[in-house]
Amino acid sequence: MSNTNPNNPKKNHLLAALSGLEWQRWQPLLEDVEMPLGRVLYEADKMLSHVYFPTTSIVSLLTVLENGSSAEIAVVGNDGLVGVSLFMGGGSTPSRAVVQSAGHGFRLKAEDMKREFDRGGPVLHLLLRYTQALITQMSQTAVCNRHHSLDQQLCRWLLLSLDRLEGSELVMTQELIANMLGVRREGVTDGATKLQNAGLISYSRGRIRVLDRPGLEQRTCECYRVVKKEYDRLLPDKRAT
Amino acid sequence: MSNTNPNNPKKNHLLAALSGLEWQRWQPLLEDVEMPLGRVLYEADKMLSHVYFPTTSIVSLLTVLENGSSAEIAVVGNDGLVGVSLFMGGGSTPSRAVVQSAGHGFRLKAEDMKREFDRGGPVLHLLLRYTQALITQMSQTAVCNRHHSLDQQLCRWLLLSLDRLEGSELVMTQELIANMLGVRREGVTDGATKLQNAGLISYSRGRIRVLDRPGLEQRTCECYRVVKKEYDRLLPDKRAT
DNA sequence: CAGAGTGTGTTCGCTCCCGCACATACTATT
DNA sequence: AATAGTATGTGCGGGAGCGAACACACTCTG
Repeated sequence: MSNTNPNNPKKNHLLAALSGLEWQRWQPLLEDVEMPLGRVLYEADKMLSHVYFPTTSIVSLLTVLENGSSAEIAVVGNDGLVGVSLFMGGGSTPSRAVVQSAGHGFRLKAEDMKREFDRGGPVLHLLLRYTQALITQMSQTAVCNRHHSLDQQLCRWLLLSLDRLEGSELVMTQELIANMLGVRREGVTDGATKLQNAGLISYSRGRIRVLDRPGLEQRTCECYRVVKKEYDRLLPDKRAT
Repeated sequence: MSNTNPNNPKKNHLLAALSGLEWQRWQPLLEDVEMPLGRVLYEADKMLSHVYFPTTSIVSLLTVLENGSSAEIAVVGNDGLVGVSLFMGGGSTPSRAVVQSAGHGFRLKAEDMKREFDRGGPVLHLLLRYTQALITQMSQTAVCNRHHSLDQQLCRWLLLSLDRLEGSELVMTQELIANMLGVRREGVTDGATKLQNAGLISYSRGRIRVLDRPGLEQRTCECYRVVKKEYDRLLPDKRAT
C-alpha cells in the first residue's frame, strides 16, 4: 500500500534465504499485505490464489470439524510460508489458515509460485525442507494432543508462537487460544492463571507478556523441543543483510 | 529371496503409476523385501538408507515419546511409500516406521531415490502429491486425537488399514492396535467387543475379520472420509495392468 | 458517568479414559 | 494331557477435561 511501510521481506526467513539472483526475480513479484487478526487466508478445500510469507504476523493452520470444533495443526510465522499445497500438488487442503496474530507479510501469486518452484534447484529444496519441518510440527501436534496435559500444551503453544514473532508479547485472548488448541476457554483460563501465579507470564484482556521464558520451557512437554530442533536442523539461519 | 515369490511391484499404487520409460529405469533398482510384523524400517532421527514401497504389508509411522508412550501419525500401505523425508530433505524424521501388518514390499536405495526424484517431471510431482496426501492424514489424525472418541477412532483405524491391504482380514492383536492409537489395550477391547456384538467384525486372537464395512463407515468419524477423499483426489487410480 | 460489550474467574455434575489388578480362554509345545 | 505363553474380558478408583450457567471486571462509547 504505502511506500512508507517499514515492512521488510527479509524478516521472513525463507525469503531471507534466497540467493541474490533468486531474490532479484522474486522481489518484483512480492506483494506487501496487511494481515489483520482473524483474516482467513484460505478456506478448507478452496483453491489457493496466493502463498503468504508472514513477517510480523502469525498464521494458524487449523482443521475444522463438521460440528464446528477445531484444532490447530501447525503455526506459521516469519519462519515459513502458508500454502505449501500449491507446490506440493492439489492446490488446496482440508484445513483453514487464519491470522492468529495481526501483522504484515508478503504474498506471491499462485502461478508465480509454481513457476519458481518448478525451476528446481535451491528454491525447490528450500521449500521442501520447510515443508518437512511443517510435517514434523503436525506429527508432534498429533501426539501431543493424545498424551499431554492442557497445561503443557499451553506452554508449547506460547513458545511456538513466540518463536515466530519478534518481541515477547502476544495479542491474543484466551478464547482464541482455546480455539486453536481445540479446548474450552475455561481450561485455558485455568492454565494461564497457574502460569501467572508462578510468575511466568502476565496478561490482561488479550495481552500476554512472557516474563520468564526458561520457566515456560521447563513446564512444557518435549514436543516443543522436538519441533524446534527439527526446524533448526532443516532450516539453519541463513539470513543475509 | 526365492524367484517363485509372487510379489508384484505394480500392486503398489505409486509404482503402478510410473510411465513405461520410468518403469524401465526403476525396475532393476527395486529390491523385493519381506516385511515381517514388528520390523522397524526406520528409527527416529536415524538417516534412511532406503525408501519402501509396501505391496501386501502395512507400515505405521509413529512418534514415540520420552516416557515410552506413542501414537500413530499415519498409515502407509500399497497406496504409498515410507521415507518421504529422503526427498523432502533432512533424510530423517523424529518418528519411527514399524511394520504393522506382515507382508511384502519393494525398496529403493536412498541415492537412487534421490536421483530419480531430482530428475524432476512426473515422478517428482507424483511423489509430492503423495506427500501432500500424507500430510492430510497427519492433520486429520491430530484433530481426531483431540475430539473423537476411542470407538470412532478404532473404526477409522480399521478402515484406513483395510483400504491399504487386499482382503477384509487384519492380522493384528488388540494390544498392537492400542499402541498405534496411543490408548490402553483395555480400551480397544471395549471398542472391539461393541463392534463384534453389533455384528460388524469378528475376531479372535489377533485375527480381525470385517463383516460389515458399511456399518463401520457409519460408526466412524468424518476423519476417515476426509482422508479418503483427499487421497482419491490427489492420487486417482492410474494402475495399468 | 451510565451502560454495553467483551474478557476473565469460578463452580457443579458428568463422561471418557487411564492405571492397576486379576480372571479367563485359546494355542502351541512336548 | 499337562503346561506355558499369549490374547482377551472385567471391575474399580481416580483424574482430566467437558458443557453449562453465572459472577465479576475492565474498557470503550456516548
